[in-house]
Amino acid sequence: MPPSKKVKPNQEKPLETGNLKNYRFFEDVYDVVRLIPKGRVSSYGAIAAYLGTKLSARMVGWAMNVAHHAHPPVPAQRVVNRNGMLTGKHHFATPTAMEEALKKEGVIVLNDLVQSFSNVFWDPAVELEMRL
DNA sequence: GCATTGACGAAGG
DNA sequence: CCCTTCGCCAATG
Repeated sequence: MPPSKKVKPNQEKPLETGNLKNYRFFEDVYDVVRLIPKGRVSSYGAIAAYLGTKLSARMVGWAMNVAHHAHPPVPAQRVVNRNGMLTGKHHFATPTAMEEALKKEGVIVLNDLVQSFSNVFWDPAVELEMRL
């Protein structure tokens, strides 16, 4: 995507529950991601499920892709796929930026894989106890 | 407006 | 187990 192209989340759009034509979806994703504590990670699918669109994990990935210009900042490095793999690392400034950021937060990454994934995994549906 | 493309994930072979 | 297919849906050409 061109750097100048700017996505505008939360435009005045009709809210339709059940699909993602709801532009607020991006904001919701960002809000959840911002709640992920340092040293923990979550997954695209878990976040999608928490927001009620569990079949649309790919949209969470897309939200991360355009999260760069979001304010306040979104710790996108804390979102990995369901196996704990850093599948989004290529979308960061440098190939190692994501891994470095995670390591700085205390998450151990080896070969693009989060170690002790089940221990550091942060499931919004559990941690937030569904208080949407 | 149709076709393709994904930072995904589940299911089927 | 590994590989492919499919559903999902916004963005892009």
